[in-house]
Amino acid sequence: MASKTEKRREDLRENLTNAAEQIIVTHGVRAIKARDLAGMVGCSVGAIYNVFHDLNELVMAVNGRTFRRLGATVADALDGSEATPQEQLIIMSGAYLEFAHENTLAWRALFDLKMSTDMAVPQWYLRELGALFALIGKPISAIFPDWDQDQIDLMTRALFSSVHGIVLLGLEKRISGVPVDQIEKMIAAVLTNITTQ
Amino acid sequence: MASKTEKRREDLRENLTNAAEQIIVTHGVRAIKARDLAGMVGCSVGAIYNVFHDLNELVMAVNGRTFRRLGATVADALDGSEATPQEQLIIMSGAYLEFAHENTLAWRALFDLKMSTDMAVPQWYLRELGALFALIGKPISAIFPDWDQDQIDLMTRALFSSVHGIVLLGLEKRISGVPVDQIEKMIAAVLTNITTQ
DNA sequence: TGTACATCAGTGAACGCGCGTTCACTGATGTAC
DNA sequence: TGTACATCAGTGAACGCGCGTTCACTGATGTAC
Repeated sequence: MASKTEKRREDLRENLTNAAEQIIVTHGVRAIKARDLAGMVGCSVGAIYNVFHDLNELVMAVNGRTFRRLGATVADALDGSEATPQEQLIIMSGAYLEFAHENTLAWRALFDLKMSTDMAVPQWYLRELGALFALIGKPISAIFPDWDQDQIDLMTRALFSSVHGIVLLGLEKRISGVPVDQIEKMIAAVLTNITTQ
Repeated sequence: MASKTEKRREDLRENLTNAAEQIIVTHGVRAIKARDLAGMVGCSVGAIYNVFHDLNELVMAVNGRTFRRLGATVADALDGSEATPQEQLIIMSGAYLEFAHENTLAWRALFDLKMSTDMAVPQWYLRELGALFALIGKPISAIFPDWDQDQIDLMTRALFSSVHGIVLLGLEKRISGVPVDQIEKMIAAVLTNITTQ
């Protein structure tokens, strides 16, 4: 029957997810509090548990959005461009860096320990990650046409991890604090050197 | 005057640091609890605060040890070997990977968010990191003799971050769960390609 | 060396706080007739 | 359409727990004479 009640539920879910996203974006995942959320959307604390099993599920809803935005950003960066495979990798990495830079806290939430320590990563998480890897894998197999799938997979992970590592430590102001354009240079240098046979 | 009292204090510091290290190694930083520590070393909870300002300071003491062990491991790996600069980088990375693999939780504690979010990273931390970078910088300047210091510094950070990223995601079982020898291959592939002009 | 006093390490119960989650209750929405 | 009843969303005070840190107290160690 959906209607009214059902709609209210969905609106609440939506509002809570928006509120949670806003908190994550501005203050990080750790700043998510039931009472704040309730205050923000104008519902009671208990109501949250009517539409989400617990706060972690709510955080995961936000992470899902973030992941989709990230995937879209990286995919869009390539769109329509006639770049060489090498250039494609650099473009995607640039998009990744930019996304991480513009959405640092939301991006960090994706890799937050609580999620990755407590329990199994949900299916859609891995699927989303797989989609990202597939995007990277294409130019790689163009660059190394005689490699088999295993080699390509390995290199895909390696490149993703490398870029991720550079972005991660680069954006960690307290430890290194490298300006973004320098991070970009590092990535380009690493990728160019790796992919130039 | 030092003597007796002073010695007791130092013993307690030592014992507490050992206990904390043991907890971190087996259960991770987040598992550090004042009551557990007191139980382990056979002192009262309050006594901890007599020799450490707070638990964070104690964790930092353990992190200091870990950092020194890590530095020594990486330095030792090179010791006496007549490897080419390229090989040296791969050897150091291998040592880094092995250390991270054998001491995953202690190694993770080094990069734990609480430390890096709450406040400034202490001086010795940066000094220790600088020493590690210096170790990496040497073979790099041998490989790229015509580069200036800035370029070398940049590449040093880039390589360290890359390797760190590969190790990080590789060891994150819940996300990727790559066998260690595969991680090693990734690192070697990346480094070889980067450093082969 | 012995005694009196002062210091400060050591104690652990209690404070205080944060916060996720529950639960008995209420009132609006939906259903049956 | 109107009435009676059932359901379940919504409420928010209270529960419960974990845990870092404190603090009034005690007793051992060190000092002065």
